[in-house]
Amino acid sequence: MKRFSFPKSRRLVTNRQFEAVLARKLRVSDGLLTLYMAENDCGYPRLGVSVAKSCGNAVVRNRLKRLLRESFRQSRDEIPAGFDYLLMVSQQWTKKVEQSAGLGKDVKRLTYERVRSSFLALVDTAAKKGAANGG
RNA sequence: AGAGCGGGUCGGACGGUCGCUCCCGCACUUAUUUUAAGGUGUACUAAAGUGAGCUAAAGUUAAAAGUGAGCUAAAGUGAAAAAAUAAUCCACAACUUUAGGCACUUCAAACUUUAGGCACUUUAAUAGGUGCGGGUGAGGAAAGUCCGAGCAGGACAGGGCACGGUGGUGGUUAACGGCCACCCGGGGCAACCCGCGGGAAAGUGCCGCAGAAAACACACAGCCGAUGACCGCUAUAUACGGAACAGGCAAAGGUGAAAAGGUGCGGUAAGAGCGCACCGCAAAGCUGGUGACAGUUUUGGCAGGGCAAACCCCACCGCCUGCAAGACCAAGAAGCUGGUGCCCGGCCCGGGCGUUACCGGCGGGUAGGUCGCUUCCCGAUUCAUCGGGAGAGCUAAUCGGCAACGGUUAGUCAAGUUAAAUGGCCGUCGUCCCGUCAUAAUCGGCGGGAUACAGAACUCGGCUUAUAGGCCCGCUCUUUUA
Repeated sequence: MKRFSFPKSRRLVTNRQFEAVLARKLRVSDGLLTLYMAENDCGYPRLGVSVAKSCGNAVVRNRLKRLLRESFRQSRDEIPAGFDYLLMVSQQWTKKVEQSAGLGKDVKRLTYERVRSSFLALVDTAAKKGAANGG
């Protein structure tokens, strides 16, 4: 298995998988992203992405999803395996952007590095929180 | 050169690196398939048969000749085998044959065949995974889902009414509410643009505010008051004057989108198509045009408000639901109730299905996968292939047509996802704008900014809307130069 590949088996595909992650209720968020985590039996991490219609039109949503996927793909070595991750754009960010200016422009300025650092920080706090709850 | 009109077209490019979708090839790997075939094994099963030893009898002892008794059963031949006469068949020596008995010993041991089962295995097919290599991947609007088709289901998709849509004329097309050409009305000096552009003389309905009045004009304010009546003066009056009772009028005023054609002259008590001229209108005729319509002549003093995007009338068109259509597989479920006819669901005709199974309603359950689906079909095969046919497919050229469009020829086949691929990062360049440096000016150098609208979801033909910045073609007007 190559290091950065991201085949279909590494994604959450069915509705049940999504519901399972949500049911675990391990949720953290910052001003940009919202992350749900749940343990799985696969031995490798899996990702689901959910971007609501309120984030913008189809082009904007596609760009957001690609950024989220990309940050997961290139962070595989830095996050704990054996978890399902469900990434969303947080409502805070959507509201803030709507008020300030045009949504499209802000999405365009939103860089990959910003998303990735936010994602890693969230994973860190979520893992701690999960450990505290579990043990 | 400036201002403008119409149409077409592009909608960033290249490289590096890490990924994604689908397809093809190779390798490895996992699983499934025995209603894909073969092989091996098997004390797995079933059926059928053989079967040693034993007993008895007969026969032969090189072949030939010959013999085949007895008991029982079967087959063949034949009319008959309770006819072994002929023919046929079979057996006959380190024994053979035939027949029989038995269940003593061995004994579901051994062998053969058939059928099935199981296991292993080879090949094959299918599916998944991994790796390597190769190919492939958003738009002019993919959007809105507004029209028109294909396709699918409703048994068939038929007729009428209802309902809905369209609405100048003629073409074009698979079809259209699209497109083209023309007509009419309006706008612009012009290129050109705009128009839901049938019928208000079939009927019904509505017409706010303003205004006297919004539709049998029944006239607010007003004008006249010739004629008749009244009053005054006078002479008793038909003369003169007054008032405005009867009566006449619709010109001027104001309201409005709209108030019984417009302008001028005549005419009158005042007025009026009352008369005349020109314009407008209507009817009839003639000419031109496929037609919408246009031109023209004659006649009529003049029809009669607006709204049909109110109902309606006329002509033409239209069954309904939509790929979440629909088909198959898997999984799952709990029934209850109503009807005897039910269905084509707005209704009728007409038709179809069924006769104890169907159908309707409520409730419950599943909501995963494959196909549809991305050019399709057929054949060949050396397998990223080749050939043929079909497609309202796409792109050129050419011919016909004012054009939309059509014919012919050649080339070409171009994403196929489904929590939804077509991307992330970096570099170089392009285009436009701003600042600055330099220059007579342009070109140019440096720095900064911008690079739109927008993401396929069954497929086509249109329409509409969004769009940074370009490029090309044709045309109009004004100015200057030649």
